Amino acid sequence: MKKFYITTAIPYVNAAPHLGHILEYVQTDVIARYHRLKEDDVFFLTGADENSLKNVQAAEKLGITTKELCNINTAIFIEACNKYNILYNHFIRTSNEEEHFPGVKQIWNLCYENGDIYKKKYKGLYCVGCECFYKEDELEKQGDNYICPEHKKPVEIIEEENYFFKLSNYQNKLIELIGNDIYKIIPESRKNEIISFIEKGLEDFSISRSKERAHGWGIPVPNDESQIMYVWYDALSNYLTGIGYPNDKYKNWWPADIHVIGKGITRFHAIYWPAMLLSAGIELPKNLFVHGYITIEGEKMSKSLGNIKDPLKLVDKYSRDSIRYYLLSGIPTFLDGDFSESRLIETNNNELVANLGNLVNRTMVFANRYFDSTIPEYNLNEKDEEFIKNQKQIHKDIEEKLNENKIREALDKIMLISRNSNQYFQENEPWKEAKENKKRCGTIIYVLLNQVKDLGILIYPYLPDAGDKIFKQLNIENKKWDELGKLSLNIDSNLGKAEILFNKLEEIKKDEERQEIDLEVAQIIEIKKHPEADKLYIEKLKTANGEKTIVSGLVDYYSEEELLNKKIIWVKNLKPAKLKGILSEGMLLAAEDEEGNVEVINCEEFEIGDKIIIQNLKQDYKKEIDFKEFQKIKFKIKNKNLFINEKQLFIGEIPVKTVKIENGKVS
RNA sequence: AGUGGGAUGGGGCAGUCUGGAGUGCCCGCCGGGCUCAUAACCCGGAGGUCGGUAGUUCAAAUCUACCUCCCACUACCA
Repeated sequence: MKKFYITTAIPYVNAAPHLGHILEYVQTDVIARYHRLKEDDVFFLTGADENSLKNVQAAEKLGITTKELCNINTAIFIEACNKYNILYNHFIRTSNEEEHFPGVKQIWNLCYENGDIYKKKYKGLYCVGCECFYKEDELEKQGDNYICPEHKKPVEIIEEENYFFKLSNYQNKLIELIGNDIYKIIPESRKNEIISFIEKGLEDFSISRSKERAHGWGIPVPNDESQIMYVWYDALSNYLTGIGYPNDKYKNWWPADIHVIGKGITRFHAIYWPAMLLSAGIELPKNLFVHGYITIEGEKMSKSLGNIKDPLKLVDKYSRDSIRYYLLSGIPTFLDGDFSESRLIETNNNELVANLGNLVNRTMVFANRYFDSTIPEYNLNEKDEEFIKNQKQIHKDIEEKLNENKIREALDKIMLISRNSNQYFQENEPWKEAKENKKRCGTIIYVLLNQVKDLGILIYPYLPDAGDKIFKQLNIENKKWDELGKLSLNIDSNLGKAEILFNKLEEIKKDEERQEIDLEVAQIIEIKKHPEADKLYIEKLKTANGEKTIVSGLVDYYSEEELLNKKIIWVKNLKPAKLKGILSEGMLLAAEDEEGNVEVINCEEFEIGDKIIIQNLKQDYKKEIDFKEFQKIKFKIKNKNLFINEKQLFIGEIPVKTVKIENGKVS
């Protein structure tokens, strides 16, 4: 029996899981379940990274202890795993002092003894959110401060004496190991990325911090209580401590066959981790599987449906098999992909229900009815043999793809098996043979029942619930991979009852069209130049709801005098945003033609507070429209009239008009 | 503007690493068949110079260079 050790990354637990975590769990689960079917001795490790400073900060905000926060959030991650049917062998928590700490300290000591850990004074720009140091050119400058591009917060200048790891020692060794696939990074584009990064030169990295900076949370450095280990040093070690390290039993599983991670943490896994292991004299893992990120279709969708981003709510709404299927078939295995609820429904109905579910159902119902729920005798003809041979060839393809971890490609082929079976059903017309030639009919159904059995095996890693249901209907134990393609169902044994595998889902109705943007007449009562920006004015508006401040980039087009006291169209429900330090509560509408002429749309003849509306459309203003959504709204000027999505805008019965600009856009 | 990802019959996507007749999947359209099945299934058809240009090659959707357009994150666009 071959051992197979697979891991997921361990996420920070400062917040609840999102769909990206689920993608990683599900992908890992498919690979693990596949290897279990092949009767490998599988160990699937997942867990939670609890020693991060982010956790400390999140807990402080909530006014609870870090331990309490970890307990709460880790429980949610475990619940998510259960709800999505993730069959892991162990869930490691890195704050567990008995399980995790000794192994990490052991790895530290081995690196230390090998001369790769040394003390150095370090001064640098540090982002608390990222928990890492940045170089100046990696940051945005704002006044005298440097801003973290990820967190939009000023970084801190920190100077202290830390322990460092001699990463520079391993540069050539890493290029050799990764370049020759000894430590194989998949897909290859990620491998190339990493190699070119290493070739630029590796710098030693800090692997500890002062106890104060770590708020006393984390793993103390051996023989130096004043220092806490860098969270990545400790987190990466989970792959060893999770299987018992430093106890020798870890050797039952190590080296890891596959680490599954997201693209954002490739560097840690492709460079730091193997270097640490080389230094400690521990064997390297064999494969690093890097998946992409998920985007959620349109801000609009997630807002109007509210719950779509929360995987726990999603799985209450749809079956876990439907979501698993979408994640595995609709998202490229190694690239970024998009999640959309309407496509989830479409995929469920067209592929799961109509293809796989229908095949299983029609076969079972047929056997139930015409053969009294027993498995009929068979006598294959040439065409049957050919069909079966062809299917077996596809089984081989699937196995090959799965051995290369090409999860989506394998799934496509599995659905082909089902489609072919539907075709076989259709062409052989057993419903006719049932009356004319019962023996032939029996053969057809026997072949089909075996296809159903094969599909039970094939689909099980992807959709375990569906796999279980298939075997339950066939009234047999779940079968292993080696039974694939065999006509192994026992003649005359009893079948179970046909049962629906996947429920059909209702299509989402397209939202009725409505006007979501709230436009109102307001008057500029004060105007001055933005002290820190060349192109921006700061204007005070008199509105029906009192005075508001907005910022506009009109310096190049209008003088202050020209704008003062003008009545303009104000976007009332635009999400306020800071522009160069000044909070802008909305914006005014200005038209622009192709020559670059700009005209602020003027509303002199109207009253402050008048609404600008699309006639015959329901005015259903959103609370807030963020700028991205606003940009998607298609404003247009046509023959001096203002339109949104080809629908004209009015104030009462009077159309909104420009003076100079005939045709153009509005922003 | 910077970085990343795209551009493949009407829509949505695979295929591109490892070049070999435009192959495939889901939807839509047209025509036919079937009635075992969750109005499901099956067959046939229309529809594409695989974003553009130049190159490498016996052979390019696939490799190389340049260009155009879209999307995402970022930026004195509010």
